[in-house]
Amino acid sequence: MDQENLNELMQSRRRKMAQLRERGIEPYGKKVKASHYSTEIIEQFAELENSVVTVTGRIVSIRAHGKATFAHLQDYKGRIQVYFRLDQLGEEKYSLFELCDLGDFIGVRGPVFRTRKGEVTVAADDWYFMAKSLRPLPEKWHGLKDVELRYRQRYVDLIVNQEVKETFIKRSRLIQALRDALNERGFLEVETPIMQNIAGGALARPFVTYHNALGMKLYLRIATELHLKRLLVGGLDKVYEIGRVFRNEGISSFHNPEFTTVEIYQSYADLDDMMELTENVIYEIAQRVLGTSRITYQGVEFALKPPWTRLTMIEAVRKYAGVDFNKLSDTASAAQAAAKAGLELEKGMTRGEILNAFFESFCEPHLQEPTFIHDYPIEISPLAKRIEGNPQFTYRFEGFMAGKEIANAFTELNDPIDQRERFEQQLAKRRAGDDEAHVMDEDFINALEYGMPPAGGLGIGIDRLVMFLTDSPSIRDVILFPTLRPRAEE
RNA sequence: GGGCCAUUAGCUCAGUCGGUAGAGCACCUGACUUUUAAUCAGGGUGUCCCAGGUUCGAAUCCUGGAUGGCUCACCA
Repeated sequence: MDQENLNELMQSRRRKMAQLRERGIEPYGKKVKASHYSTEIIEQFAELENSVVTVTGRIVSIRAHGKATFAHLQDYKGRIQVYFRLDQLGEEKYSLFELCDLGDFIGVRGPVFRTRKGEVTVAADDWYFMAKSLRPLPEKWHGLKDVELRYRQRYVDLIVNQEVKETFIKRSRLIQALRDALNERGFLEVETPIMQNIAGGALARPFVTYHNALGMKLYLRIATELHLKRLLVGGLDKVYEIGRVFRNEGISSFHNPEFTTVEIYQSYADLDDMMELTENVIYEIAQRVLGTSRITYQGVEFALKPPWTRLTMIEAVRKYAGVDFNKLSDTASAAQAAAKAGLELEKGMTRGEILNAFFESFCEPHLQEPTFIHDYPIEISPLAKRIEGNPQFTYRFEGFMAGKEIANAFTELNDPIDQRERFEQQLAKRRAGDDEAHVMDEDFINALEYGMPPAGGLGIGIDRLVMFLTDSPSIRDVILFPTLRPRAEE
């Protein structure tokens, strides 16, 4: 950008930067180490009064009164007032502060006192310039509201909107608590490939990329599932991965093309173990990070305390849609019930798929309290084990809260013959035009043929969980840099 | 992808009937040694999202486009 094109506010800051240099101050100078965070000084005022401290931070307000000036510094933890006096600092150092703008980083050293109005303040004996800000910050009362700017320039959002910073700190702590909870239970954190030859483990379209040296297409993973189960074959009995997955789908307030999941696999475990793990871990991390397990999400209150409600999909559909699939034994009668309920069906849907359509349309919005829906139709669960004596259904559950899915778990299918057939069925769907159906993963079958112990597997959508635990209405409020179209440049 | 809405100063926003753009904060100049939305006096800093069109004249009306939000579809 040309100097001529800078607006007046930016020109003024550059002028001041030049004046700092003229007076021997490097505008991007050395670090200053703080002795305390802002909040520590305020909280420990009784002990710290009159003792000398050093605070560092960004200048977020200035009130100049001629020969005395007040300002607030914002650091990682909060804000604290600092006080400059001409008679204390001397002409040179006092007048130098006139070259500071809102947004600059400085350090202030001096004794702690309380002003007439009662605010804990650091009186500068000396102060240091650390970094110049060349762009004006958003306005102090209203902050930055433009959501597009907030997402595109999250750094500004974080500077001026304290609650945004707190949400992302909470997100980090929730993930840390999750990691702790799993490690304490003896799970091993692992990392599996993000770039894969075959993107499997979920029903979704992948992103495609290209490896130049190998001259081949690679897919960004849509799930971590199939690699983690290979590790169960290898004898790593309890593994999990917290990681980014990528799905080439639409964007909404509950969907971002890249999002974070935790997938957890446990040998010698089943669906019931996974339910207990889900409700216990989520309850635990909420307690640890939020100090409560009572959640209010967008005005709806619910409790995370286990045990959560358990309903089979058929029970849920009977309860909320008033349709009893136990009495609809074939596809024709199921389709008839759908027509009667005004449910639009795609061509060729089977009884299980129609059941799921009923569930999604009539039940999901009712599942505000944490609820496990279990016993899913086999057609939509190609990686889950069949229920003994009821082979059209699988040992699978999904966990819901606030009407949204946050967890998906199975007793894992470990029969390689059955798994191959399931993949074949998926391939048939793919040939029929379903580009979200699974592809065949021969190596995964190969692994199962070596033998995989009975196991339970669980996936949790971290972003959604964080949304619920931080009362965030949009997934973009819990992803630092959500996917956006690039701004058109002229 | 469809529908609806939004886009005006660095930020938050007004802008009437189509007559050529305003406020607060921020910023600049001056005063002020415990202020805190500091105060007081003065100063408007602009590609009205972009490109066409209608018109004597467009921030305003029309068409197309861009970006974002909500929503439906799809997904987690």
